[in-house]
Amino acid sequence: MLDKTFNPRDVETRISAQWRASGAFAAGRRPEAEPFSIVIPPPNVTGRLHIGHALNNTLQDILVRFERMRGKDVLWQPGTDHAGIATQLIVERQLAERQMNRIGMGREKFLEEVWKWKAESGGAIVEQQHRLGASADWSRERFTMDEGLSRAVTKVFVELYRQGLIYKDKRLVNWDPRLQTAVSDLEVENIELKGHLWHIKYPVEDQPGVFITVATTRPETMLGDTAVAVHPGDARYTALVGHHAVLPLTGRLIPIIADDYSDPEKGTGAVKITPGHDFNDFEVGRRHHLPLINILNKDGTLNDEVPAPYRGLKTHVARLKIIADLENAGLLDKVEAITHAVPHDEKTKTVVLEPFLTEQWYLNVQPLADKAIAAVEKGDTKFVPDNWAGVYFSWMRNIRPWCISRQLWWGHQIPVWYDTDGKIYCAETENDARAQAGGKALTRDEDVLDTWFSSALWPFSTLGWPEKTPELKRFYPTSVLVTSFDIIFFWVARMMMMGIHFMGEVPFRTVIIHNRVLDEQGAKMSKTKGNVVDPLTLIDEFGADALRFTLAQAAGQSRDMRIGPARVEGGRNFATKLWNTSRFCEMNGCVSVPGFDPASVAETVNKWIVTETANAIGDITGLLESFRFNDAAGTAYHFVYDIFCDWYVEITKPIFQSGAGPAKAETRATTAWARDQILKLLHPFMPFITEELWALTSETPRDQLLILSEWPERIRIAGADAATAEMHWVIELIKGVRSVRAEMNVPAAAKIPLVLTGANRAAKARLARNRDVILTLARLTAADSADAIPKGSAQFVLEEAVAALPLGEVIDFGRERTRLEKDLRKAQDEIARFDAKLSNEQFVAKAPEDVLAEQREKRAEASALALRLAEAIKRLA
RNA sequence: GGGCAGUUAGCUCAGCGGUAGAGCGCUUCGUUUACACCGAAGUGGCCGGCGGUUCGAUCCCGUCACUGCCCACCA
Repeated sequence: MLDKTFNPRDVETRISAQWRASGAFAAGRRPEAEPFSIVIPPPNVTGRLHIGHALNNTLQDILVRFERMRGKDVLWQPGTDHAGIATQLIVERQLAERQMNRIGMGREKFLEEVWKWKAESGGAIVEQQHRLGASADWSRERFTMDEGLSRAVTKVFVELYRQGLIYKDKRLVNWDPRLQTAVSDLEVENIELKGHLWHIKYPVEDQPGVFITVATTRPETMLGDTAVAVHPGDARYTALVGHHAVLPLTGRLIPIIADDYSDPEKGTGAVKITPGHDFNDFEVGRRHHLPLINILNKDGTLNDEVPAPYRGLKTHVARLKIIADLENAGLLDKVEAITHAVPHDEKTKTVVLEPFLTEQWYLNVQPLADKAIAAVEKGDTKFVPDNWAGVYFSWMRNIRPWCISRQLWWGHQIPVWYDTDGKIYCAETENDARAQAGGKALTRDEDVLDTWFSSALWPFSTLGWPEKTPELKRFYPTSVLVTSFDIIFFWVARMMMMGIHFMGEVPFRTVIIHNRVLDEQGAKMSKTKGNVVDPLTLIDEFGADALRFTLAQAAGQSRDMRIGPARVEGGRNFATKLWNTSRFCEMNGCVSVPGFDPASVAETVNKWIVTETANAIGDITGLLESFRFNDAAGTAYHFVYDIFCDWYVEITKPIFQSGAGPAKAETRATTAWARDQILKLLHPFMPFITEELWALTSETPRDQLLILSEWPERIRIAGADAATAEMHWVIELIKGVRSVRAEMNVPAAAKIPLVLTGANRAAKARLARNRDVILTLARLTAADSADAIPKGSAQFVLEEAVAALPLGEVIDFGRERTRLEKDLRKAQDEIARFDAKLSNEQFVAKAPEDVLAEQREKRAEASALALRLAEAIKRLA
C-alpha cells in the first residue's frame, strides 16, 4: 500500500543513487541507435545552482530523458567552467579578509589558493545538479582547465596564431582599474547615470580674448588632449583651423584641426581630442597623426604625464579638482546636467571602466564570423524561437576583433614565450618554444585567456579533441544546445565560429533559447537585491519534481518567467495528485496486465480513456519534438488532472464498487495501463516520483528502471469516435446535474456517475441535452435520501425520471425562473448572432462548407433551446 | 539613435482567423473509502488605442501609446 503522501526528500536521494549505480545515463549504451547529444552550458565550478541553472538543466533533462526513452543513444555532456574573472575575484576577496593579496603572495601561491578553493567548493554545483535529477553522463564530467581541455585550448591558440588570426596589437581597450585587466567589449555594461556636461574654454594661441569652447563629460581627460577638432564645414570655426589652442592647466599647445568626426550640432561644435582615452578620439588621432598621451596608471590614478597637483588622484577626484581650478581660472563656460551612459564592469557594476592604451592579444574573428553567419543562413543551425537568429546576425555582422588576453592569473596562460629581444615564440609546449628559439632564454607571456575562449571549444573539447575519439565522431555535431539569450554573443556565437573553423561543421543543429527567470515581482534576481530564489530551498520544501514541472510549465517561448514558492506549490500539488491517483489505482486492484492490448477494450469508458491517452501521447510527443516545453507540460497536466482524475477515475468508481465481472476486470487493466502511460509521459518532467510509482504500483517485472523503459506509442482503436462522443454527452449530463444541485443547495445523494454503465445510449444522449430532465433528476435525488437510491441504480432513476415526470411539474423552484429567463436571453442573443452571420451574403458565399454547416447547426440548437426555455417559463407562470 | 519582445480575467501567463483559456486569488457549497497539497458550482475580459485586409480579427497588416530588454563611439 502506498503511503498517504509522497515524501520527496527520502525518495529523491534513494532514486538518485539508484540511477547513478545503474549506469543508465551513460552514453554509448546503444551503439546501433541514433545518437542524440547535448553539451551542458558549464556553470562556474565554484558557483552555486541558481534558478536559471535549474530551468536550463531541467529543459535539457527533459529532452535527454525523452530521447533516451525513445531509444536514442544519448550523451548529455556535463562539466564546469573555471570562470576566470568571477573565481579570481572571489579568491582575492577571501585573501583580503585574511589581510593578504595576490601580488604579495605571487602567481604560483595564488593559483594554489584558487585550486584549493575549487577543490573546496567545486563539487557543490554538481551535487546540486544531481538533486535536480539531471541525468547527464557524469562519468564524462569535464572542467575547462582539465588537462585535456587545456591542451585543446593551447592547440587552438597556436593554430590560430599560425594562421595569422591571432595577433598582438597596441590599442585602446576597456580597462578595469580595480582588477587591472583588459575586458572585451561584451563585458562592458553601459549604465545610464546622471552627470554633467562641462563647457570648457580653451584660449587660442596668440589671440588674446579668443577662446574655443569644448564640451565634455570627463573633464579630467583634458590633461591628455592633443587636439581640438571642428567640422570642416563649420563656419564658426574655419578661421581657427590650423591655429593652436593653449590647453588649460598644462599650457601645452594643441592644434585645432578639421575632421568630420566633429558634429556641429552637438555640444559646442568643437570637440576635444584625447586619443589615449577615448575610442573615437583614438581614430581621429590616427588620421591626423596626433601624439597620444596616456595619463592613467593601471589602477586608474593619474600618472606623471599630468601636472604635479593631479598626480596620483583617482579620476573622479581629479575631476573635481580640475573643475574647481578651471572655474578659478575663469575657463569654465557653463555646466549642463545630463544623463549619459557610463561604462561599468559587468560583474559588480561598480567599477567605471576606462579606455586605456595597452598591448593585448586579439583574435581576428571576421573570417570565422562570415562562415558562422552563413551556417545559420543556410539552416545548418537553427534558433528556437527563430527571432534570436536576428540577434545573432546583427552582432555577427558587426563583429570586431576579440580581445582575448586578460591580465589575470586564473585561466589558461597564453602559450607564447619571448626571448630577451622580445621576439615571439608561440608553441604548444615550452620545449617546443625553446626549440624554436634555438635555446635562448625565454620568458612566458604572463597573461591568460578570456574564459570564453575555452568555453568556445566546449562542444568538441569535451569530446576529446584534438584526439580523434569515437565520441567526437559519434556525437559531434551535437543535436541541441539549450541556453539563455544573454550568452548568445559570449558563448553561442563563439562556439559557432570555433566549431566551424576547427571541426568543419557547426557545433549544434538547434539552439534553444529559453527565457530568463525573474522573481515573483518580476525583478531581475541579484544578490545585492537579496531576491534570489534558491532552487535548493524550493527543492527542500516542495521536491525536485515540483520545481522541475513548474519550470517546464513556465518555459514560454520568448519571455521572462516569474518563479517563486507560490508557483512551485502548484507543482507540488500536481505531484501529490499523481501520487494519490496511483494510490486509488492500487486500492482498486489495478495492476498492469502483461500483454494488455488497449485497442481491445469493449467498455465505452475504457475506449474513451484509451483514446484520450493516445491523444495525449501524440500531442506530448509532438510538442517535445518541437521543444514546446510549456505546452507539453500543460497538455500532460490537463490530461492527468482533468481527464484521468476528474472524469475517468470518478466514472469508474461505480464499476469498481460493483461485484466481479468482465467490465470490472477490463477496467482494472485499462486503468493500470493508462496509469503506466501517464508515468512514462511524465517521467521526463518528474523523474523521481514517476520512477518511484513505477516501482511500487505494478506487478510486471520492475527490475528495469522507468528511465530505461520505452516512450509510449500512440494507439488507435476501433469505435474511438463514438465512445468519445458518448462520453462527452455523459460528462455534460453529469455537469448539468451537479450544477443544478449546487444551485438548489441539494446535498449530494445519488451517485450520478452510475448512469454510465447502462445500455440505452440514445436515451442518455437525449438526457444530456435536456436541461429540464436534469432538473427533474436533481429534484428526485434531492427528495430521496441516499439510501432510497441503491448504489448502482442511478440508471434506473434517470430513466424513471424521463418517463414519469412531465416537464412543467418539476420546475417549481422560485429561483429557477430568473435563471431560465437569463438563459433564454442568452439563447436569443446567440440566435441573433448566428442569424446575422447566416444572412450575410458574403459569408454564405465564401465561408467553407463545414463552417457554414456548423453555424447552422449551432443556430438550430440555440433556437431549440430557446423554445424549450420559453415553454418552461410559460409553464412556471 | 537602431533593433527585438510585450500589452488578454484581481495577479502570473497560455492561445494567435470561426461564439475568450489555465493556474493562483475571490464567492458559495461539500469531509460519499485516491487526494483538504481535496472535490463541486460560481464570480470575473470592449484580448492597449485608432485605422485597414477579410464574409468574419484577440489572432494578419499599418499606425500610435505605454512597458521591458538588447545593441550603438558620442562630446
